Amino acid sequence: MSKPVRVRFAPSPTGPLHIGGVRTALFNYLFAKKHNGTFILRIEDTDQNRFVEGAENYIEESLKWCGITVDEGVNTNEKFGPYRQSERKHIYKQYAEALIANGKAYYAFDAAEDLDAHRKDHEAEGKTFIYNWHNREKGRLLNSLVLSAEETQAKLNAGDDYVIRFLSPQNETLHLTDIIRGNMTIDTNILDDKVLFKSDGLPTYHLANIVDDHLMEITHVIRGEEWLPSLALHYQLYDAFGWEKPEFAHLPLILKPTGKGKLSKRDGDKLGFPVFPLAYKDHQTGDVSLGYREAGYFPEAVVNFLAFLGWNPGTEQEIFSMDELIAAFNLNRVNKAGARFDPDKTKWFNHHYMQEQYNDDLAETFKQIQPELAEIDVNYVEMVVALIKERATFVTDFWALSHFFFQTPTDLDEKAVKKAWKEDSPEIMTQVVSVIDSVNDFTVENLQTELKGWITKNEISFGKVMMPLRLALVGALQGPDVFDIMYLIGKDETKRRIENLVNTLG
RNA sequence: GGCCCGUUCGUCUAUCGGCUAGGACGCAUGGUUUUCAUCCAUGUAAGAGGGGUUCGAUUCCCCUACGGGCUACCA
Repeated sequence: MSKPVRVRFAPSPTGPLHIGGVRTALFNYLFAKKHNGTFILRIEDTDQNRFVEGAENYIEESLKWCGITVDEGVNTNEKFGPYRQSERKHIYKQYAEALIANGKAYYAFDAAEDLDAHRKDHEAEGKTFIYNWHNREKGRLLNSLVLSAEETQAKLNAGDDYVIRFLSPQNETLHLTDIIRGNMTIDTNILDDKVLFKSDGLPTYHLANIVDDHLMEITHVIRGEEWLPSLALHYQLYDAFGWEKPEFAHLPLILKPTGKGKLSKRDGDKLGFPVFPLAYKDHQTGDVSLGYREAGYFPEAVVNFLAFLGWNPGTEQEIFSMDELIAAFNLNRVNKAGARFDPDKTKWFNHHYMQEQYNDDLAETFKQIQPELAEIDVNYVEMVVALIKERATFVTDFWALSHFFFQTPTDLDEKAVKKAWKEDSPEIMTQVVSVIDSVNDFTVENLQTELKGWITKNEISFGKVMMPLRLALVGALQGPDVFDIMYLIGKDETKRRIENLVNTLG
């Protein structure tokens, strides 16, 4: 019997979570639920300089909106808490020191400026500066490897700034395994001695991550491909502590729709589609970025298309609910190559999920975003929604598709006039008014029977009646069935609109 | 520059050595809708290049090219 699955999503609260992050969270969640496991949210706020107020809350709200529920996290089943790394500060140092004690790490006192200078010097010579065995013996670096024990202790006693670096071994070949990528080998000679513990008293990602994953009993680390180069270090850290490693899966990156590179936070505003789940206001600059929720996307659609970015079920089914995704999900079916983000496909998903929404919910939303609807009865709005939603991708499309149900059209589409309004139109339309007037029980069915009967009886072509009629009702040659429109706006308004058009066009 | 990962229609992808290379988005055409949209049908278009291995390679191996990531006291 294998251990219960425990996975974590561990974002850094440095700003809004972008959809790449949401996808990482989603894959972790799907994997956890698939295996009846636990999904943990851990906040990795060890970089004090990049901390952004409100980001953590944004992350929680985003996951909630997507339907990704957190089993353990800040204020939620804090079994292994705290879940904010800044609050776990006291934990890390002892682990870093334990590594020094067993010779796997060392103190380094080099000033940041000195290291920069070394890097520049190397660059000038066409070489790459790596802080590892290459440089240890040269005497240019200041660390407990080149200093005597007394000198080191003296510096520590004097309160000098120091970091703790991992001592990466020479001439070893590491064998790494990733669920998605298979086996890889790494030569340790090219690895640098990464900082594990910073001079500000906080651990770096590498240390905090391994310590917390171990302490929180994480069984599977599912994260973005940008972490793949760190995997060698992380392997060595687990070994240095003598801990059992979790399994690793590195997800392919999400790339820009066009151009080069991975999808970035700026692409959305530049290309006109959201890259954030929720709208986000940057309190520094005041800039507001578009969010999927505010742009009118349904969470089901966002989840569905994110799931298909880098994963597929191996069948031809493309529409998946969260539960279906959980049932079908498998890390072995995650792709290796980065996936270009396709805004068109996301719209297609949204159009699909639009059809599955309840009309009363849509009517509510429509009323909320459309000031013109404030006084309109919600039941009427619901009837309109029922007629137009199949043509809409977003609720924000509704008004353009339905304004004539609520307001008498004021603009006339010129091309439509040319096509629909002929010399005999005024006379025909005048007669149509009386036909409509004669329908007492004003239903769609009666209207159809009466009007079509009248057209047939008088041997008029349907186009000569229906086209100008539509023009009168809508102001253009578009929209739902004319009989539905007439029924909804009512007899009086229908007559008025036809008479108006006859007066206007003569 | 160094290291690592990748490479099938324009895009997302299927294919676990036998391929007339399948699906979806997009696009185009036709049908339905006496409108427009939806919807339906059809079409469009692909395994980077070069070497191997093999009876047979999109599939396995190598090289090249290209793409991506990392290369901070950031995550």
